[in-house]
Amino acid sequence: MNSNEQISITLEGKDTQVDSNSTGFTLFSEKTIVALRVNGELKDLAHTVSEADVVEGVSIESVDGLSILRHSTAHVLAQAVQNINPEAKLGIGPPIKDGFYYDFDVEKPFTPEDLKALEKEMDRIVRSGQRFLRRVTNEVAASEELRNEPYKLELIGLKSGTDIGEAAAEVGSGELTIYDNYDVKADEVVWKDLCRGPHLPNTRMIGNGFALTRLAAAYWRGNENNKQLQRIYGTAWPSKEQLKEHQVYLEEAAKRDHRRLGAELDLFSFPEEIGSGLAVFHPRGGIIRKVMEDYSRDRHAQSGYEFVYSPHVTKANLFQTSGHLEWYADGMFPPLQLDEERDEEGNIKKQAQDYYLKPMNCPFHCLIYKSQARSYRDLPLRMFEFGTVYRYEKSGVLHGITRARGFTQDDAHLYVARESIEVELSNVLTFVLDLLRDYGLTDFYLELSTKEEGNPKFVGSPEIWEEATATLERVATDSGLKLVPDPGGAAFYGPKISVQAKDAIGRTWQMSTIQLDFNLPERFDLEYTAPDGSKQRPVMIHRALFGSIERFFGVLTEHYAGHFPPWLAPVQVVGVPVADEFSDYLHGIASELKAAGVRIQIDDSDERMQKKIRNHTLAKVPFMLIAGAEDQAQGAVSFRFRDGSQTNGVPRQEAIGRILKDISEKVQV
RNA sequence: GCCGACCUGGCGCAAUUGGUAGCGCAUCGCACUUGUAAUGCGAGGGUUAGGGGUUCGAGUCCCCUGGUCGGCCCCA
Repeated sequence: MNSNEQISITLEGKDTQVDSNSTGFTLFSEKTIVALRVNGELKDLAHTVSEADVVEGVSIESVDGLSILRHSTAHVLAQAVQNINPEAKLGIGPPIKDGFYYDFDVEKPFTPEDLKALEKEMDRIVRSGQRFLRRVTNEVAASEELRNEPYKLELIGLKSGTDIGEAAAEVGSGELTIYDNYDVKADEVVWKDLCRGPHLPNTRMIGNGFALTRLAAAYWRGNENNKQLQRIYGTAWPSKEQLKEHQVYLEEAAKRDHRRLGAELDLFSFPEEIGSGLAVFHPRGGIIRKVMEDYSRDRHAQSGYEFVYSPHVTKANLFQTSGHLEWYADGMFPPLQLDEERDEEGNIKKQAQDYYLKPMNCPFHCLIYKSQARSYRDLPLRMFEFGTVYRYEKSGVLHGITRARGFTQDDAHLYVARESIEVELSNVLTFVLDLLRDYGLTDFYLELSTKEEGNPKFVGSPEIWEEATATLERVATDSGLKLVPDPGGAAFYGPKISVQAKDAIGRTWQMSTIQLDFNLPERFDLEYTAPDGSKQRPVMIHRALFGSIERFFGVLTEHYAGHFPPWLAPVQVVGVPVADEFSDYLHGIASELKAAGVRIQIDDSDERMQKKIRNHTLAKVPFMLIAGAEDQAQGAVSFRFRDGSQTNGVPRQEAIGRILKDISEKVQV
């Protein structure tokens, strides 16, 4: 092609004349531009643009740029692994949030020491300045070239198929390509990988902002029937400073870990004697939980909910009726067999009965509904229960109090007439969001979980699903919050909206769920008499606000980093006398606060006051009241707050007023 | 459930190549009585998660069970 020939392209939004052989290298001189977006598609910097292309530079700091950086770092990791162990077979190695991973099939799993050696080797590769060169190939040639890489061969074979999931990073759609790592000094290709790209132009651009973080096993192509490969996780950033920042963030997250804070603040524990995933709440955790529950109860009462209670075990037939035994027996504790009787010969006289620990409360609520004939005048019927359920979670998934085997749902089931679903749903959503805000979460988005076509797990007719999904979607959209689709995420009996909340350090947690259910009313044959005398079937809305109290407790612990706002704090105020003689004075103030319901303690121990202040600071007590001669003389008291700041000489009544106000207004201090 | 790592007094940690368990905090006692993050001295507390094995000898090596952690799969 003639290099002088000019073509016109749209470069960074501007019509521009460029040489017909222009590439990203010639169009961009900034070193931060690591790839191109050509007509919306990501391309290597080496890509040659064509007439009428819309071309933008992709900065390494952008979302796409970071993914490219991480993807290239994953390649360097794989090269390092194969340099050290040529027998290692390659799985896949995509970028993920904050980093990347690469899966390998190796004889012996990696050890933490291996990681150090691998980082060193990666560093060498990065410094050697290899180029990433894209090469188009075809299935036959690639299969021959990669004959020693069984997993890559499988991916080549799958390319024509549809569902390749994360492997899309390897083969993707369109042409089949291999990336060669070309060592300039040695003038040879030192490594290669089947990959869709794009990549950084040169390994040197990876710099020193990467680190290998953890080791794990992962099923090949995410299927537990497949072989487990050894996965290495890493993180990569444009600079060492950004890597450091990320590491600091991880430390901050570790400090907030509810499992750690739960032990440090004496909130709850998981005694081995009880069994995995089963917690006990200590007094300090207990009072937080009680306050959370009490407030929730009050709000439910104000909003027209009625309180019900149900047992923790039930005969099997209830869960046969509900469908749980048919669909979710795996997630339930195995049954207790009771009441069997045998004669002298050991023959069964009376068949044993299976009793199950309940995994959900809804079937019980349906029985309450059925306990009498219902009229349209009864609807909507809103039943609320703090219902403790037990689910046999696989041992490997348990995670403190956020993923346990026994937990208490703040569960409500609303039985509504079909025509009032939409109104009721939007009321529920408003109620849920308001309440979450009161607990201190304010940043939300919604997720709409729908059924996956063709999956037999989802019961009920397609028309009903369609109607339910459409209704939920309307309500979600009307809320004005961002709505994210979650295909395949629905419960087996119906679609749901879930409220995702962002915490103080930007992590999102799934909180409340609101599910529509046309199925259970059918299974339990629920009905009500309509104004015209006809029998109608109600629709159920399942709604958990905290999800589970334990989980919500854990989330709040992490959100507040243990610094619970005064209304939730286990001990709201601690009085520290400067010397013993001022203790009585503080006790006087304390009894007034106690009378007003405040959780206050006076530290009369014989520690020095500095030590007391340290202790209560570490215990994250929101208010410390300090009193000595000066305060006593003026009828005042001195505040010390968790951040170390202080307000001295506050008149007694003013101090009391301040504390009561902060508690009742649920503010953070 | 699967893969890997780990389990030492209430908590956090130590114990050269297997040689007979130490420290800090906390607890208890005594002294000190102090104005905003650790007063001093002393005492008690562990059959090293449980069980089995190898060995003259096991916290250290091997096996089983339980639990924890990081992932995978899952999450009604």
